[in-house]
Amino acid sequence: MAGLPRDSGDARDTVVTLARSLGVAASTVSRALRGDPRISTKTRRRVEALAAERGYAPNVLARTLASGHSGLIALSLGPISNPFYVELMQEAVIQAAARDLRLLLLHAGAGPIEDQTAQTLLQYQVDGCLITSAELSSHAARICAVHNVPVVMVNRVPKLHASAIACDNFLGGQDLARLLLGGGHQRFAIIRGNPDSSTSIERERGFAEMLKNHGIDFDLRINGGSTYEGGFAAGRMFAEMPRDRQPDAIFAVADIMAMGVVDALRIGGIRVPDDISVVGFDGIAQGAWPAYAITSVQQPIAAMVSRGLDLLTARIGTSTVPDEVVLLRGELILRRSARLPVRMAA
Amino acid sequence: MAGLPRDSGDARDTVVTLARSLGVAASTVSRALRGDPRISTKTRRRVEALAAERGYAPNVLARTLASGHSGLIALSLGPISNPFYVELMQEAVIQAAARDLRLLLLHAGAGPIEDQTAQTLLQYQVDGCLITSAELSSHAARICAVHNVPVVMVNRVPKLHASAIACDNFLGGQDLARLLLGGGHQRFAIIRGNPDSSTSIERERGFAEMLKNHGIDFDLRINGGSTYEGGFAAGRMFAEMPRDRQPDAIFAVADIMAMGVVDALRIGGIRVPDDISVVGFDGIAQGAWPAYAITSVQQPIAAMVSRGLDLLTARIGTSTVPDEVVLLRGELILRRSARLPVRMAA
DNA sequence: TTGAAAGCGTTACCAG
DNA sequence: CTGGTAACGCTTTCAA
Repeated sequence: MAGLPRDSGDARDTVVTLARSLGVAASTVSRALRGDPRISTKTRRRVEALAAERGYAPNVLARTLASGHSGLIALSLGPISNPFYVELMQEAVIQAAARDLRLLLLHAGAGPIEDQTAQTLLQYQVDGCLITSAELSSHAARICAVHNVPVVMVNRVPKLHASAIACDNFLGGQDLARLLLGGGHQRFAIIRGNPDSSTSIERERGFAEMLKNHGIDFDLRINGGSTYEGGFAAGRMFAEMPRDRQPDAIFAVADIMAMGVVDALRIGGIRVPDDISVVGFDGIAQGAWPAYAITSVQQPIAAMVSRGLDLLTARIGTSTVPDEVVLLRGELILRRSARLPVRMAA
Repeated sequence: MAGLPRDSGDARDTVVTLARSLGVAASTVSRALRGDPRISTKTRRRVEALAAERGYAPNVLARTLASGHSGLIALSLGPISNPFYVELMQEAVIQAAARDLRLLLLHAGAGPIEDQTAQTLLQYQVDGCLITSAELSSHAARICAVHNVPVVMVNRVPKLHASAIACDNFLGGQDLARLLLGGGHQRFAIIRGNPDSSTSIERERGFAEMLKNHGIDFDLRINGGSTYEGGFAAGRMFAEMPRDRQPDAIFAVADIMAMGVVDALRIGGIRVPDDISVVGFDGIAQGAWPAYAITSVQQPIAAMVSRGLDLLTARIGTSTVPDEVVLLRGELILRRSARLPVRMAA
């Protein structure tokens, strides 16, 4: 006999026990419970009533075995020292539940997804993968491709076989540059995140291009690793520069770095934004703290998750839908960390 | 025929296909793969070799159906605006993977676990629940109790049928009070988190009791809701008090609130720690940021998760192990937000 | 040491 | 509209 002798009193209901109690077939119960239109209203009512009364919960694992769909989405989170990913996760939990999908938390952190973890994708028959930031290892990507598991990257444009949803980082970078130009700034610096990530690259590109359009070049480009500490180190470097070579506007490509920059500048005796303006990107909640008040581009997190799940569900069970990359426009949030023009342009 | 016509080329291996290729029985493959000692070394080698070559991954869901164990742990996170829970989650992901357990992310946020979500526990046959902070709804708790699913609460002493692992909040509160007394402080205030949570209550109790032992009473007790904003509001209130009624030491029972307090005090023109000392609890990474440098009690997160998983695994599959509450000692972290005695006592 | 077969709970197909 | 039955992939008991 298979099956562990779970606790004795624990006689859990199944479609079979329900069917017996009602004097119908198991298949009828199964159909009734999932609203198959062929079942008579009367029968369905009876089945639903008994199921509710007994607190019946279908065994999803058995269902998966028979149907091929687990309702499981693998979630892989980027470095969660960046609150942006935490907000993304929170939103994903809420929206996945609303769509009757469950999240299998595969990975959280800066590192790559380990090959061993990738096995889990197969073992648990996940219907799809939601990846934030960390690139899938090529091993994991191959597994997904071979087994036809759709992959959606959030906040990252994919190199591999995958769909993606992201904020339009290029436009956002442009918006920030335009804002700073309007504020009369002249000497610019940028603090990159991970210099390989599409996110960081695009933001920088938009920013630099807009400046270039106005005849401005700059070469102060530092890598900050998308961490507070990285931003802080960069800020300290700027604070220690001779006054005449200091930038008067700094773009940190992630709010969390911008916060580090602000702290370092202030500790160095530099006023923000009076001496130097600082702008960030992401729109994390902490950026609004009064000690920072970071001017930023707010990523549309709810919409990103929603569209991301759309992309995913559209590809579950078929291999005919081609990969797709969706860019959503972020919103400029004006706060106190950046000087504004005396007369704000529209 | 059951099963969706997954993609055609996608002929995924099973124990049966492996068995056929080797000319042995499926049961032999199954046994070999799990190291059943009855299988000859030679046969096992052959099986393992082929499995590796074909990239075979067992279908855990089918295994669950047969064995009763899913390897799935339901994870329910507290309000993640508090980075403490994020650190806890990160640690849980790492340690669960190391034990070959997977985390099903059920809930994240301040609210209670919804009844609908509780159904998921059953549907996915989770082996156990790891709950941080948010109390399980009584409905969910009943489900776990009836179906013999062990529950471990982290950072929270349970009211219901559950085991628990937490920092010794009472002792931590005492430690902080002792430190502040040593620093010569005389007028105290406390900012509570959620006033119903055991965590907040115990920290307050330890703090107040130690002061009482030194003949000191205080009645400045504010609810801060365990958020930055709550701490900020409380801090502003203190800043606006007449100087002679202001406290000279504030204990915010969570670091995230302490950060809000510090910001509000400084904006109000009060120096920290020169005018007022502020201490927190949790030891979150952000508390170490140079702008805050919060003196705090560091919770032993890794140990908490590790022991928490111990408690859980010990109770999976049996109902004979009684519930257990484990308290771990936190570590006092001295930083710059609190004045120290001129001669620091040991 | 290995094989055969039953069973886990569900869904899907084919009859009726 | 409903019933019966096979099948999903694995583990486990029983027999050899």
